Amino acid sequence: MTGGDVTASAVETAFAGALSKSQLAYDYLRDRIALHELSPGYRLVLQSIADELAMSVVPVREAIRRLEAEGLVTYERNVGARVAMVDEHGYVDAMQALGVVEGAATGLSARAISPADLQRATEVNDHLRAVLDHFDPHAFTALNRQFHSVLFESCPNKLLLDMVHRGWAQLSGLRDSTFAFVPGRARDSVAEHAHILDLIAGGADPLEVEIAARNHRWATMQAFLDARADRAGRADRAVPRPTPLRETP
Amino acid sequence: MTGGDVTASAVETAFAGALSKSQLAYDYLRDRIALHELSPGYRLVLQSIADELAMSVVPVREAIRRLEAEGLVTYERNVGARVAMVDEHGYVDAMQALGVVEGAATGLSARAISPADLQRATEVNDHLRAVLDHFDPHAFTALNRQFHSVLFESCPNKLLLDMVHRGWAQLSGLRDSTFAFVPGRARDSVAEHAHILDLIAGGADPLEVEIAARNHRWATMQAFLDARADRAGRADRAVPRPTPLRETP
DNA sequence: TTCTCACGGACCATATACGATTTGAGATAC
DNA sequence: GTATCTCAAATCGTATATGGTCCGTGAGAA
Repeated sequence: MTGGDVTASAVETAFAGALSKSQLAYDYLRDRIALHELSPGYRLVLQSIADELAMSVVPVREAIRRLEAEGLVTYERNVGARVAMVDEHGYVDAMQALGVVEGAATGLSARAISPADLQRATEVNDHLRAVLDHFDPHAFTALNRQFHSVLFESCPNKLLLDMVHRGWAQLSGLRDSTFAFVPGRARDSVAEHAHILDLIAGGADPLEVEIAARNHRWATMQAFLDARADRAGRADRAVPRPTPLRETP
Repeated sequence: MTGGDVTASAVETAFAGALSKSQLAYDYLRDRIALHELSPGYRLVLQSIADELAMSVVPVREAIRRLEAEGLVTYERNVGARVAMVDEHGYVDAMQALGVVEGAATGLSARAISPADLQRATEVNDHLRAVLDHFDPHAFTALNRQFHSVLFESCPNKLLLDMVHRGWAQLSGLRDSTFAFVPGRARDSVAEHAHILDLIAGGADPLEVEIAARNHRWATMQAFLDARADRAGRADRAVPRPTPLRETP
């Protein structure tokens, strides 16, 4: 173009235009869902969101379509979108699937994790152990995520990594995960973390690391199921197990 | 409603209205991509597609957004969409990820597969063995998919199953998979199929079934890599392995 | 009192229109 | 002959407008 004093406006355009409005809406909704500002079941009205973001409904529609494809919102024709409800069955399935992909990603990371990262993961786990006594599910969950991130982010397979991220995003929709529900699980969790770290630090077979990471997550899932079964059992209701869960009998 | 001769039109309306136009566009594009009528890299022009389907561009845009979120098309702002190109690195990653999720789905299916299904899988594999001599990569790939479908479709975890489907859809974008590229792989493949069937029929540990299924896919991936390395090696080019692939050293 | 049905509001689905951006070809200067 | 600049066509991004569907509400009849 014509050079000169247009720089400022050019920069502004570049910044404003860097993200399309539909991308903006997508980020906005995704963040608000992740931060629990929009709780599961919340009705997403296109026009309201468009007003909030000072845009038309068209970009909002596209954003919601993408969120739908990722399983973060459910959509009903001629009715609208709502934040995906993770019912208990869905939660179990999501945890199971996450165990698979996260385990694989961790296994593939194992040989690529730098000593510095390993050190950081150890510190985070120490921190987790430290907060066990004055227990706060919310903080614990956040630290827990941080810990696992270090372990799988080195996975060279971007596709697999993306699946892991989606899994976490889906589950973050739930109340502070299992730890709020089954506080006793936290202590075991920390111990299993230490075991996984030992395996990685000792240069164990990646498959062994993978299975350890997977079983760690599946154990959390199992703790949730057991806790639920207990409550149901006390209420004298027979609740059939939704899916066969453990591969190792 | 009012009975009589409106039935036909009523049915037509019900059928036409059952799928929204954006869903129609989505199915249309997805099918054409899967059938290779739209080859990778093909430029998807919104208006042309809208014209073809006798609709406006808005539903087409939404359909493409969904396909983008699934990784079947790539999108560039202000430029447009094109059918996702699976480059060799992407192919390897996709196969690796598919090995993980398909293996898991197969493992979780193992105990749920009916004898009838197992019988059918055996027949399909016999068919595969039969066509080994007058080899047709395209037919072989189709039968291969049929075989594996029987094994993982019984997976009770819908999420995992969905990941498997997406993986297959992504890879189907490629030319007739590895078998056209490495014909020698087909014979080994059939033998491995038989092994997996034996494991399932024998009531083996699901984890064992899972690892067998995973290694089966990863072996196909490895065959592709080896073939490529051979060609590159003959051309005297040093091609570094893209990712560490085998978990078992 | 309860069930049925018509009515109206809220919202979604799609079409059309206009502005913004990219891209590629042709012209011009070196 | 090559590189750069200019301009126009193609295409996308978004806004606005209109028609259709769903759902809650209230009146009327059994």
